[in-house]
Amino acid sequence: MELNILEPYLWEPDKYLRNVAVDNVIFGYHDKELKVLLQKPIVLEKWTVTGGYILKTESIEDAADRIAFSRTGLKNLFFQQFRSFGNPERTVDSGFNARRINELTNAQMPDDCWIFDYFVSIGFYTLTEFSAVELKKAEIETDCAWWTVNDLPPLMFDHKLLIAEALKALRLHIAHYPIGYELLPGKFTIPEIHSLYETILGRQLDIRNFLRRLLATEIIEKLNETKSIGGHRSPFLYKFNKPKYDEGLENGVLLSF
Amino acid sequence: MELNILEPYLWEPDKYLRNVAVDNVIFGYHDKELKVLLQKPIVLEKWTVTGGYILKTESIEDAADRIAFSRTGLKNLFFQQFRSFGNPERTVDSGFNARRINELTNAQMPDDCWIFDYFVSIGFYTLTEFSAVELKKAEIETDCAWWTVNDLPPLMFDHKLLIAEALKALRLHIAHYPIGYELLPGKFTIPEIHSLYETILGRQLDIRNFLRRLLATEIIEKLNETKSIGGHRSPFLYKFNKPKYDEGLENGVLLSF
DNA sequence: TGAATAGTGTCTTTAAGACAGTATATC
DNA sequence: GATATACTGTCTTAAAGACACTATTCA
Repeated sequence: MELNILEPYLWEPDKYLRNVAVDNVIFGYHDKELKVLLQKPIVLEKWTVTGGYILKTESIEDAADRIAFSRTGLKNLFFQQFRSFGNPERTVDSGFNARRINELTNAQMPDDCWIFDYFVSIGFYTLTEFSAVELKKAEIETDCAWWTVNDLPPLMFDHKLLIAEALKALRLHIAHYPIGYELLPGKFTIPEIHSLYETILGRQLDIRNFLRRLLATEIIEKLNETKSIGGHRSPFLYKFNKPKYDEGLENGVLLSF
Repeated sequence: MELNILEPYLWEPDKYLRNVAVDNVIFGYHDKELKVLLQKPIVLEKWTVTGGYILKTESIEDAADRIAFSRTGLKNLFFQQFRSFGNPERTVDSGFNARRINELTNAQMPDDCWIFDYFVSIGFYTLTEFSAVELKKAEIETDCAWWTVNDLPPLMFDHKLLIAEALKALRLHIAHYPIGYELLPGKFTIPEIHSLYETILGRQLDIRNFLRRLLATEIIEKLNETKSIGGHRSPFLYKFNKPKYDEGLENGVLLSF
């Protein structure tokens, strides 16, 4: 049942900060679809964003990274803080309360035990290439799956809002900074990066105007190779110019589509 | 000494969330200057942003509002979350540790007491009209003063970074949303709002281009009155069109100067 | 009437947006 | 050579940026 999301915290509470956690909205892109990684206690019908508590020895960024790694097995993903969430009502529908615990475990916890206080969630989002991920269902009772952002299951806590805000932040980010290094193979085609942008923004982008502006940023370089895709003309391959890309991440690049 | 910043938390720790706090960078505008409200334990030379802990019964936004009110006496100020800060090193130079406490109070606190764990700060910034504020020096041992953002005193923790990030967020905000309702009197002149924008952005704005775009947003309305300022031509007074202003806050208004 | 600040308009340049026909790889 | 997708260029429109003179108040 749903308590598993708190288990490490319950086993070794002294290793973690109290009343504060990291929730990491892991976005996966693959084959023109934008998905989000969710987990679910098998016996419940509500899902959650991947999240966890913060070790006293790590930063909130370390925690976000560790949480992403624990589910995807990937390190050095691009991630970004977007907003924090905290109000006494945010966990009320979670079923996590003294009455429930006492029913389920024959414990005798008082209602005002600190563990039932609400916690503040620091929201991050992470970008990853979908097909590179081998989902880790660490706990046997937890289901873990990709869901398309336009068709989400019922979500626990305020996680529907959390995902909506993460997506909003991602779409704002993409208008001011380059994106794609973590989401595309080392060599990619124009149609591929074009689809990536269309998918993340959720709307069509005129390819001529898109390309004009993308090339103006100089973050991609044309290679002298083409990719055979069968049946018709082969597109040229491109790669990111990493120094320009990183400079764009630092100082901003206007790609306001 | 510097312990006072934690005092309410120490007196009644059960009323507050642990390991998480709100820091509220209170910006004050007055007479073409942008200032930030800082407080300081009198016996120390380092200052801090106004901050405090979160009651278990309130949201993080409530906490930010309460903190601003406790120092300025003003309610319903414009405030905005901008980023959270959390890493084990952020409080190391604060002098807040078991050895220090034991020296100062003849207590016998162990080094690993939870109260010395680092805490996560949820950063907000607040905007207020400088001259409306009567500073409240709640605790006799705390100094409280306005400092111009370009000339800050030595700051505790990572508060220098916190202020820099708040200012960055404010400048980003001003490019996409209207600002000024909380910072200008009900009736104000074009030179006044022009100066406000110049001050916040820290650079000059051509008044003709500025006005063209400001008027295009329709968030201000010309009144049939002028303000006598002595010695020369009197500027017309304007007021905000609150519905348009609020709609701009909601949906964004392009004022990218 | 002079000093000081308010207030206004045009031209140039740049970027955004709309739009369609040609090129080429593969079958 | 038929098909499917890659690739390219121009025109129109809107916004940004640069720039300077006239108007008004009051001392």
